[in-house]
Amino acid sequence: MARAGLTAERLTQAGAELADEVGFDQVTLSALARHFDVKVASLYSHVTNSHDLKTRIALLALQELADRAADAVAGRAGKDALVALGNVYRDYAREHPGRYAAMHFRLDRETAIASAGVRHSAMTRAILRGYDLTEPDQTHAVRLLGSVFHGFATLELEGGFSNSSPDSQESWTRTLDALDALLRAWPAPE
Amino acid sequence: MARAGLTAERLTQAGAELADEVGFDQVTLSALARHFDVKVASLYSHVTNSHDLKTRIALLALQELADRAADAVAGRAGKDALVALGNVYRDYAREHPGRYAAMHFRLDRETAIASAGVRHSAMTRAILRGYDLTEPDQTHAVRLLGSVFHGFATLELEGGFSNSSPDSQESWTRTLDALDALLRAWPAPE
DNA sequence: GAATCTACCTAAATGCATTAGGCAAAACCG
DNA sequence: CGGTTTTGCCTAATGCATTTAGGTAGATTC
Repeated sequence: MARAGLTAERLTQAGAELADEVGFDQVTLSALARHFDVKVASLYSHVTNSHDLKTRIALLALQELADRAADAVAGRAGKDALVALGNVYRDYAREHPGRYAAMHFRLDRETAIASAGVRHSAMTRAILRGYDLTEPDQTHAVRLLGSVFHGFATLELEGGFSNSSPDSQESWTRTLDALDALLRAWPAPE
Repeated sequence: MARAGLTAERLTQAGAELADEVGFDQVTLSALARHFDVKVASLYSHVTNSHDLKTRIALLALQELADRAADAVAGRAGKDALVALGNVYRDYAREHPGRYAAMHFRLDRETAIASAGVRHSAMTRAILRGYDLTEPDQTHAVRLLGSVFHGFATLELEGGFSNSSPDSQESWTRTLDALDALLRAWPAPE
């Protein structure tokens, strides 16, 4: 019989697309086998198990998003960089909800350290160079920005903002304005 | 044979506890049946299916957290209220990670509208009375606060803040300081 | 062209979700 | 209290996802 030409990479890619279509939780080896018109057991030659597949999708998403973020912040500074980075996160979540969810798949410690995840915090820290923050405050600000970006993207995807009147795009713009103002006037501890 | 005395409420309660122990995703009818030393099929007399059970756990969590939040903001205003509300969210996520995750289980429209979820945004809006925001800006601020609270709680649970040096408690305190400062000097649109 | 490798296969065990149909404990009711 | 109804829990069976063991044929190598 003809071979399907599977590789871990093709499975990961197809898994990522499937995640965007039906949700990360619904990504199953069975569904993937159907997609490639192959028996499920055959997939085990390429990935060790379902957890491994999900890990690979998570790593793919982390890297894709880190690449986009790096592109976005290159040559920008201050609010310009802040807005660019924020938009990259939000847009990625909306274009690729499955991959975005995959990024928050629990990775074991060493995998996480070797992942593109570390580039994300580095880039957030980088845009803070355009603001005047002391070292420890930079860390707090990195965490705050991460919280806002992730929180907004998640709640927006969940439809939490879809009912009430001002559309979420406007809230997003104003949120970025607010964050810029906040970083320019970062308060001292009380 | 003796009866186990199951009810939808007991199943929901036990499901919530199980969620906190092993994660919301791992809450299964099978596990619950084992817990009550009963056959799985028996549970279908009390909940219509697995989705129904998860919905009930989500509603329980939404209500518990709304009750706590209402307690916390009662008799407080301004930053005092902001800090109290933020802490309720964060503490609930840390004490009850499974229930916290359950709250973000996708509810169908009518269920969501009838849920305690609406009380949450109402309370967030309430604490903004201590700040001087115009009507549309209140909505933006509600969404920003929701994003920060949810984002911070989620990232902290995921362990995103656990590696680097300043502990997350300090970042949380500074985040609340920053939000208070931001709300007191909310920027006009650009 | 023979030998090796490996991509994909069949078969089978396990676990969760769900439905259909049965029995006996509880609850109701005269 | 005795009979009837209700219903809580059961057994049995099906479907689907995961995973492992072991086989076969197509691709690769010499």
